[in-house]
Amino acid sequence: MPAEDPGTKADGKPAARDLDRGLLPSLMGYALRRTQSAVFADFAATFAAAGEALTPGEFGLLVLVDRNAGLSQMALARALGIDRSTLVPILDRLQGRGLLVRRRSPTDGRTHALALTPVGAKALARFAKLVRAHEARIASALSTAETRTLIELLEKVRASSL
Amino acid sequence: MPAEDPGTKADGKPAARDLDRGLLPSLMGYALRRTQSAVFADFAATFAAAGEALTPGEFGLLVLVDRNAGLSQMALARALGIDRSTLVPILDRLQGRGLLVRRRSPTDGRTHALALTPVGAKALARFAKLVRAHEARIASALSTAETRTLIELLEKVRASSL
DNA sequence: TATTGTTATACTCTATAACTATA
DNA sequence: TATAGTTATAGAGTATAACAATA
Repeated sequence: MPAEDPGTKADGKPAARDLDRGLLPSLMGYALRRTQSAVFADFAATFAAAGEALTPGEFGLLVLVDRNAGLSQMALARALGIDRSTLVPILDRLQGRGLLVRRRSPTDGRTHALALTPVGAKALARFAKLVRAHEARIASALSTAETRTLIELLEKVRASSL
Repeated sequence: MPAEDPGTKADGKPAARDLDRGLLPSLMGYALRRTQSAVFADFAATFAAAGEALTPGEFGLLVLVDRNAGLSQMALARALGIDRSTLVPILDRLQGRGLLVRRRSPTDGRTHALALTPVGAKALARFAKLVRAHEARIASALSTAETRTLIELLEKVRASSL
C-alpha cells in the first residue's frame, strides 16, 4: 500500500503546494483510513525486508488457528468477520504454502478441522517476532501510555459500532 | 464491510465460546484494522439508508477535487497515495455518474483539469451532511476530548510512518 | 527524453447464488 | 430442512508494464 504524499517535494519545481483537504483532517474516519494505510505499508515493508510474505489478515488468521486448533471454517470466518466463501481461497493459499491443513472432523462430516502444520507453527513464531518489531516501529512516536490509550479508544469506537 | 462476530450469540445453542485471540488484542495494527472495518460498515450503512451510494475513498476524492478544482490526475493520485493507473477507473465511474468532468488543460496538453459538475457539487453537499451524521455516530461512545485525542494519536502514528 | 493519461493484465478481497455432501 | 464447504461469478482496489500524445 502506498505512502501518502510527503507534501512539498524536494525537487527544483514550483513544487505543487499541498492540496487543500477541506474538512477531511477533522474526520475520524479519514484519520483512520490514512493511518491504517501507512501502518499496512510498514507491515509489508517489515516482512519484505525479512524475505517473508504475509499480510496482516493472514497473520491474524494464523494466530486464530494456532490458538483454536480444530476450529471449523465457519467459526473462523465468523471470527474474521468475512463470508465463508471468501475464506476458501485464503485457506487454499495458506495450505498451498504448507502452513495449515484442513482435516475431516470426526464428529461432523460437514466441517473441516483447521490446524497449523509444524512448518506453520514455526513460521508463525518467526512472523510474531516481525510483528513485534513492526508494532514497536509504528508506536515509536507514542509513549507507552499513549499507545495504550490509542488502542483503548479504537476498541471503544469499534465496540459501539456493532 | 462485515461487522465482527458479536461474541456469544443469543440463540439457544451451546453458543460457541469466544475464540482465543492470543496476542492480537494488544496489537495497535489489529485494533486499527478492526475499527476501520466497523467504521467503514457504518459509513456504508449511513449512505445506503439515505439511498445514496458512496465509499469513504470516493468522498475524500470529491472533497479534494472540490477544494482544488483544476488539479491534474497525477496530482490527485499523489494526494490519494495511489498509482495514476488506479485512479482512471475510479474517475471513469464518478464521471459516468455525472459528478465530475475531465477538461483539457489549456496550458499543458498532457494533463486533465478535474472539476466537479454542478450536479457533483450539489451531491457533495448532501454527502457531507451524511458524513457528519456518520462521524457523530461512530464518535458517540467518546467524549469530545477523547475524539480529539484519538485523531491526534492517529495522526502522530501516521506522520511517523512516512 | 520525460511526463500524463490510458490500456492491458494480474492479484487480492469482498460478496451472492447455486451446488454437494452431510446432518 | 438446515448447515458446511465449494464453485462460479462479479465488482472494487491495488499494482506493473507498455503505449500514445505532449512537453
